[in-house]
Amino acid sequence: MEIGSRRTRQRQAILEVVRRTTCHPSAQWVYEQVRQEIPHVSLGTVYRNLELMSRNGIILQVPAISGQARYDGDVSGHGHISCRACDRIDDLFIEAGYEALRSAAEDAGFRELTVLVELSGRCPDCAKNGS
Amino acid sequence: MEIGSRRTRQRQAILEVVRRTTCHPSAQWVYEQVRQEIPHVSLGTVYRNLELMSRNGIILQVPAISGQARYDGDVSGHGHISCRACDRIDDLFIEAGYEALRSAAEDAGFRELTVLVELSGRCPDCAKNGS
DNA sequence: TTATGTGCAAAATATTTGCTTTCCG
DNA sequence: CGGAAAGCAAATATTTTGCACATAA
Repeated sequence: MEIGSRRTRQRQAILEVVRRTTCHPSAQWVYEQVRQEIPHVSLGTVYRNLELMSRNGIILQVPAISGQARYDGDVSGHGHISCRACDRIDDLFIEAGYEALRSAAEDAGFRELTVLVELSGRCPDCAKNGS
Repeated sequence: MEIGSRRTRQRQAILEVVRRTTCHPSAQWVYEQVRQEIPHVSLGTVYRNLELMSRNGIILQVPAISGQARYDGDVSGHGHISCRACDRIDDLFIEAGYEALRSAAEDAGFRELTVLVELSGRCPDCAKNGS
């Protein structure tokens, strides 16, 4: 799939950073990673490319509670679970739940469905110590 | 459940605004609504109270892709289904789906979970005529 | 009375945008 | 060469915070 009309070093590096991690990075985090390889890269370039890639379906912009946009290099349908205490975001694979939702909506006459599932709570670590 | 140690007019108005709507309002939107009743209310007060209420479980802070924090006055698990063609938004009550998701996450060690489900597709009307 | 909460404004964050320069095709 | 993309900085959100004053309990 095409990102834009040109292949630049910056664009390539940004995509690789997003794909290489399993966390759901913010633009700032991606910027810091890319800067290790291309020190003079600008934050604006990172923002512009993340926005472009998510509009083109190369990556996902995922819902988050942190007040920052978060991205995901895995574009296969899945959900997320986030921790209110430490901001960690994990992928969630519960096909049974997705299917129950999807088929109920199809029974109601809806078509071409995309399912977005966002759980939030306290992750195992934060549930233990009452931080 | 208690919000804070005092019941003020502002706090009450903010909570009512969030509970009265079915959309997931941003702080700015809540501020504009509250200002119709209390013109001199400050944005800082709205932010402080929304933050307090969501930490206390009175309302939910829901994950969003907009880069703004979004809230929800309905703390029972629920979802929405929206139509990409006509922008209609319906409530979605599929307890079986929510429970499958919730119990899977609890098995993984997460606690105090809230479940947010957003489906989008083409509603029955728009699926019929290819608008 | 007094500690909590509010208003106001400034500071801190996060994101977007305008404009010039760079460089891919 | 020509236009798309990068760099840089200024402009815009968005959210948080400090402090003086107000007020519920």
